[in-house]
Amino acid sequence: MDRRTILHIDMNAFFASVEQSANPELRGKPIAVVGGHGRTVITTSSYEARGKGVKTGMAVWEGKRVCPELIIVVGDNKKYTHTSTMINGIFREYTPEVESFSIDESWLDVTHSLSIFGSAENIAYLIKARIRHLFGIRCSIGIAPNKLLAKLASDMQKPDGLTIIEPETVSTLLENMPIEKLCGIGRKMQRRLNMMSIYTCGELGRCDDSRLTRKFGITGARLKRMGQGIDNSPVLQFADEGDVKSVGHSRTLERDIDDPAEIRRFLLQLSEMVGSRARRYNVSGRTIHLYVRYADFFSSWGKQTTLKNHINLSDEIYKAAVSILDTVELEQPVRLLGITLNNLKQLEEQLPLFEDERKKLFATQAMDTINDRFGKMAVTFGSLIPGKEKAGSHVIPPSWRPDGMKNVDVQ
DNA sequence: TCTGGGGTCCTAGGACCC
DNA sequence: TCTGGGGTCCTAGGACCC
Repeated sequence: MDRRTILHIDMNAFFASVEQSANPELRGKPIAVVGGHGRTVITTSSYEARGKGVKTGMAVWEGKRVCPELIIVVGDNKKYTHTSTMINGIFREYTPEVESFSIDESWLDVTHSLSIFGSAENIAYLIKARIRHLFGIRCSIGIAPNKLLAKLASDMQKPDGLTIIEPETVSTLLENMPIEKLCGIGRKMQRRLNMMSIYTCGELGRCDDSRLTRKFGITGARLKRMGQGIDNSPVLQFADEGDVKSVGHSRTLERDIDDPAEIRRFLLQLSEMVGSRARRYNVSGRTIHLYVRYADFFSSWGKQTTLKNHINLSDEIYKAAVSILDTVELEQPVRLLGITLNNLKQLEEQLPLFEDERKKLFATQAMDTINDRFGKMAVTFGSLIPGKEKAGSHVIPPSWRPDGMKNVDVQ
């Protein structure tokens, strides 16, 4: 493979930065963005807050304890997706080869742009300046020969960093780099490798092939390459990405419930969220997965069922979810419920054969259209009305993309 | 008023068919 | 009738990422 030049761009404290940019009152202050109502945690915090010990994942009260002057802001996904879309538009002025890893991280393959813009470093400075100027957002950029190393590099200096890993310096840099710095090696993998006396990328890269494959199977070979800083995966533009593989929603309830009627009402709501999104993607699925977390938080189970036919209508999803629920005896009140549709197939437009099915389809489409225009759950099944719970996600799924059909649930 | 929500990929074991 | 192997589909669960 030819030598490539890849940028990884990581927006610093993205949600918090967008909020501070939109509201001057918040600038320079410790703020935390939360997902909204109910039992929630801090999604992002500003660097002012991080300095005081506020961390992502903390409960709100916990954040307030370590930083009493912390300002809580309820997130507004529309602002974030809009900003991200514009920023990714800027990226594409420097190369068409842009891959969004998440709403605030992208890779750019600038190999073929270097002759136009001079150098990758130059591109990085231009992007930094424009994003800072237009949106008041700082970013950390890593430049390296591949995605793995570019991501590692962008992580090395935060906030507002620019780190370059030259191909010649890779082995020196990795020699003493802790393995857990690599994207893909999490807590469990770190512990397992540590047990084998592997602590640094250097050690991982030199480790015996057979020893790694014996322990990790196919992953073993990949781990070794990661330790050596090798990664041939291409920067995938949106159009080259594969189809979605699952559509799911889950929700922590505002309080634990054990009333079967209430649980079912919530399942219907989740079914509608999953179904409407599946229909918007124009996919349907054969496998329905139900997930339940109990009140104690630690115990949970998931169960799935595979049907003969592909479905995407809310009430059919609901029926399948309930049929799963009916096979189990709940052991505790329920804290969280989730439904995921799997085993998807892309649909081509096709009208059902029978009159009553056609009517149902048209009714569903009318409902989806109204909901798209006036906000989720404006129109929904009758049995949802008594429920106090509001639907609609306040969190941006990682499958969100600045363009294309994966742009979901932003209201 | 402790601890969110959306995904992908991989493995292991059982059922079933050829 | 007995024995074995390979492939596919399904379920359950875990690790990892943002």
